[in-house]
Amino acid sequence: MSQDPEGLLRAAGLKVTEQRRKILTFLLEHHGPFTVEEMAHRLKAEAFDLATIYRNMIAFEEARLVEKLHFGDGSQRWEIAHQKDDHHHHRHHHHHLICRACKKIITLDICLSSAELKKVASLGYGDVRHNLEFSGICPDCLLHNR
Amino acid sequence: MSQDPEGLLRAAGLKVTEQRRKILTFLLEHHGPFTVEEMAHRLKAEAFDLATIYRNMIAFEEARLVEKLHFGDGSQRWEIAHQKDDHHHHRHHHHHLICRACKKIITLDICLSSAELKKVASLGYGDVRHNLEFSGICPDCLLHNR
DNA sequence: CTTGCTGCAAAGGGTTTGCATACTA
DNA sequence: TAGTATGCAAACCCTTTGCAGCAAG
Repeated sequence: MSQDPEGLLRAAGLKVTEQRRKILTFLLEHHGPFTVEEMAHRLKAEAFDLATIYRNMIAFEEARLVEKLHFGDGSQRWEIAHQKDDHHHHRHHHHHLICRACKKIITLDICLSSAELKKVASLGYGDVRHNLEFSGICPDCLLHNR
Repeated sequence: MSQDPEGLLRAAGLKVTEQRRKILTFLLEHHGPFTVEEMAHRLKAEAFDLATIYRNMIAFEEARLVEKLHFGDGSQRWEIAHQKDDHHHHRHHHHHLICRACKKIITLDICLSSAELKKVASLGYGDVRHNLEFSGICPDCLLHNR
């Protein structure tokens, strides 16, 4: 699948606007996940409206271009969606560990066993998803007692 | 450990008020997790202020009497904290499956393997916690196409 | 040209805070 | 009585929505 923002947008049936191209390019190049404010901040030269980013996150989610994650602090964050055939650049299924003090996020190659997932599947629910995120105090913050 | 609300409050060094006793009693008797609004609704004969419940959830969290959970819909919910020596009444470590259509929540006896948890522990983070919640469309809602 | 995207400003919902009063220890 | 907890109302996010103007196809 293409890494080309315009191609991805067109394939999703979305109009290509400068805002969408820049936002998607940012998400393709930087591993998040990011809050809307963080995206706006990192793209601040562009001064996109927060509402525009929120609306585009909804559009991108529907197009399966991004995934929304919920962390223990209640914040919503988005990152580029993982792909079955991509085992590089964090674009495979993974979870995160966020530092509750400094908010630094690292990626973990950890997930539930397929046995556990089958247990859930056996309940007859449709479109089962899971949200798994870890939080703790990172070694740096432990050291500096933050 | 006691199931007695007053004893639990005293052991936590919290003043015993009617509000705290009623809220804690409710959480001990009903498996949640519940939002603050749900608690207020189920205790509505008492007409406690939402701010009081929010403030007490913070106090109860610090006292490790309750645990806060985050579901995919952004809502905060609390339930009675699990205890190592209690394998009844949902008071052991567990996770949930929420129906995205009707919001019904069921308990799952599913968790990460200890091998996976050790991987996280090896990173040197302090006080590592995890938030794991499942969502899907329950059989009932699938059937009625909700 | 038509449809849909954007920015702005206002509204919304859930949560938190300030303050005076009421209650616990 | 001293120190907290409560209720009420206002303030506060973060997020969503309405609308007029603009841009993409």
